Amino acid sequence: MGAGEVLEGRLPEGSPARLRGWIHRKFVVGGKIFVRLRDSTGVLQCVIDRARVGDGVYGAFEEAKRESSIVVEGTVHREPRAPGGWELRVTRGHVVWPSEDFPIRGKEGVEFLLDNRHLWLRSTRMRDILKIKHTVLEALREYYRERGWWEVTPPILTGSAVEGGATLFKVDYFGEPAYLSQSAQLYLEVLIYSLERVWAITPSFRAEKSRTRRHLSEYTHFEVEAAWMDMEDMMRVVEETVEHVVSRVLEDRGRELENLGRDTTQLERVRRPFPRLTYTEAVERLRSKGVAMEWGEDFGADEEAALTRDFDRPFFVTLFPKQIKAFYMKEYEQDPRLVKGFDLLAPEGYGEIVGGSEREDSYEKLLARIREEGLDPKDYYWYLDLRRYGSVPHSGYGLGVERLVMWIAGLDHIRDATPFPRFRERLRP
RNA sequence: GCCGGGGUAGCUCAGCGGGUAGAGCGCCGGGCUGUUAACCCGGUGGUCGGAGGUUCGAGCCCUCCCCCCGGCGCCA
Repeated sequence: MGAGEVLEGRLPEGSPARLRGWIHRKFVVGGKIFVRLRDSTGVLQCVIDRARVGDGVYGAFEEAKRESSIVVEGTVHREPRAPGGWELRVTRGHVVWPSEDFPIRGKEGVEFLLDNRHLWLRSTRMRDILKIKHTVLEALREYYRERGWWEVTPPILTGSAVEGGATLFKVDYFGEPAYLSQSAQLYLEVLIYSLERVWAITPSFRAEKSRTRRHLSEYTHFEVEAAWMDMEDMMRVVEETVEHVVSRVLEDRGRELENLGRDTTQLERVRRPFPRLTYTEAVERLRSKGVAMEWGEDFGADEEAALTRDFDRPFFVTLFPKQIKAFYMKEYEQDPRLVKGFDLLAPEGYGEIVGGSEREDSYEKLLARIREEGLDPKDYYWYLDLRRYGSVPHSGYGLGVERLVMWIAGLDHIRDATPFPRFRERLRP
């Protein structure tokens, strides 16, 4: 039995109930103690009347501070004076473990709450976000499981840099330098030769000292790779995935979205097909709005924000100049200056949540690109081998789960999309 | 890394013509027969981020350092 079930009216008036939880708030007025009991399902008011429970129980609860763990038994009643319209009239109960003075009351600043993250995670807000993230992960898995894609487990410890080198976390691997993974992509590409359509959820790490509301040093990376798919095929997969996740969250987490003050009409618009424009069209569109930008530059924060204001649902930008994208993206057949990459940008200023591409499947072209980037082909021998032994057209994408959660939940900072955020020098708790 | 803002009571902040620190909340004690982030009365509480310096005197001025917040770059 949980507080949330009582608040939903699942028990008839007068039913007996036993609840376990923590004291969320407490008011002592006259001969009664109003204890707001919090558990994983919600917060329910419990009334402890000295005349009903006796001096012993009454005294124990009178002493108990916020966040003490408690067990109470009684009967549930409709009560207009209680928050949520229901309360428990306690007949028995006890304090399991008392709490010291709880340091968080709700007006604390960002730094204090981060230092006390282990306690702040008990808040209604964090609980709502954690539940939304759960549903996002569940919906992602559900989409691919139902369609027969294989879940795989790529490594986190890697022996060489995948993309750049500057943003890798270096670790000591039995005396040899190793790095924490930034992306499982290259390993997923290996695995499609075995399973054809694969996906993985792994932590990814970026050592960049980012100072923005959209970056974490450690984040949850949802990555997908499939043989025989071109860029268009993969964009359709992305569309369906995002639509599925958003509708699942609307279905299952309506109350949490409401608690967080999320405008769900924005989410209800997330329906296929998503608008798409090429990089070149995006540059022209920005220029027509007076944004100074050269073809061949990557979008900065201002450019991206200006673009997202034009759309009321997620949209794709495709076919980027080769020089601003990673070496593994496939050259566009109709224009060798371009690669077949795509980004999915969320509206309302949230920006990029997915990055994907068709991968270069020609051995010669891939080798040339690796050299152009100044990378050592020896580090990529196994990746290059894939193009020597029955190379196959294939595509994939990566999705930042925290960014998706941030957008869906309407958060103003990515740090709240994960229970233990890692960024800058913050490593504790 | 760069630009901007900030570190004063447990928390959120005020204090600046340089004269030796204040409020609200919390906490402690008391009161209140239904509270809603309760209310009323009394009390408690500070190496003013750190180290130097200027000065008769520094939270306030100067120098260096540390930490935090917002933004940029980079990206998912």
